[in-house]
Amino acid sequence: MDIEEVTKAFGALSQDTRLKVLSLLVETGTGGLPAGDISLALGVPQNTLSFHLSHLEHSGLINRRRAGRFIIYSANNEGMKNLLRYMVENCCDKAA
Amino acid sequence: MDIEEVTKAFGALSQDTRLKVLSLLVETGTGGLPAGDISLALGVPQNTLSFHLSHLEHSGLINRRRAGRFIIYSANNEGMKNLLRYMVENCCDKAA
DNA sequence: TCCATGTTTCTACGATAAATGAAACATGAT
DNA sequence: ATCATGTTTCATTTATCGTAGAAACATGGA
Repeated sequence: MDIEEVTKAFGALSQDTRLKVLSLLVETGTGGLPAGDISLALGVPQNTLSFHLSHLEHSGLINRRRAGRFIIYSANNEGMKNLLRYMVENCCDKAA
Repeated sequence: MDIEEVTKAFGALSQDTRLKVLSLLVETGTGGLPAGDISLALGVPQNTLSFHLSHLEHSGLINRRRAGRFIIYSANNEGMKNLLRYMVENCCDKAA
């Protein structure tokens, strides 16, 4: 994970709505949730939410798949593990 | 760590210069570095750097102490551990 | 006291991000 | 083909962030 990807991922997490989306998706698990349900759950308009979902996806923190008319979003565990790995390696005192 | 502190911390990490500052300070260890040395090491003007240092400090990721004319910055391990803890608890599939 | 050094604050401006109404697109049902 | 539903894209406005010159502040030494 290079520094550009890392800053992008942190940028994705640095906003209230997006952090809530991610928490919700992590909580929900592999099954994921359609955009509409997330919108409803968080009280964020669909178009606003769409913007944030796109942001999270481009940062590699969530995945999307289509199921009929619905687009299902779910947490991307790989992406988050990569970020955690970076933090442990670069942002923590190795001696501590 | 509440959601506001968390977004603030991620915001602090979501910028190239600040991430580099933190990496440098982590690498340097408890001894820390004066602002001028960081400025020199990263090639960032002192006033610009001062802005970012302030940002990092308010986010609880670094500490400052004065030593004579110098102001010494160092990584705040506690702050980073708190952030890591939050991530593991809220951003990772507990089942995985 | 006066000066040099290290650092921050003030100020201003260009760049980037957030929010949302309106329009468009995609899919499935009739 | 037509329509309803779920979702995104476009376009616009407003807010926030990043940068750096200039000025100010703090400390230590002569």
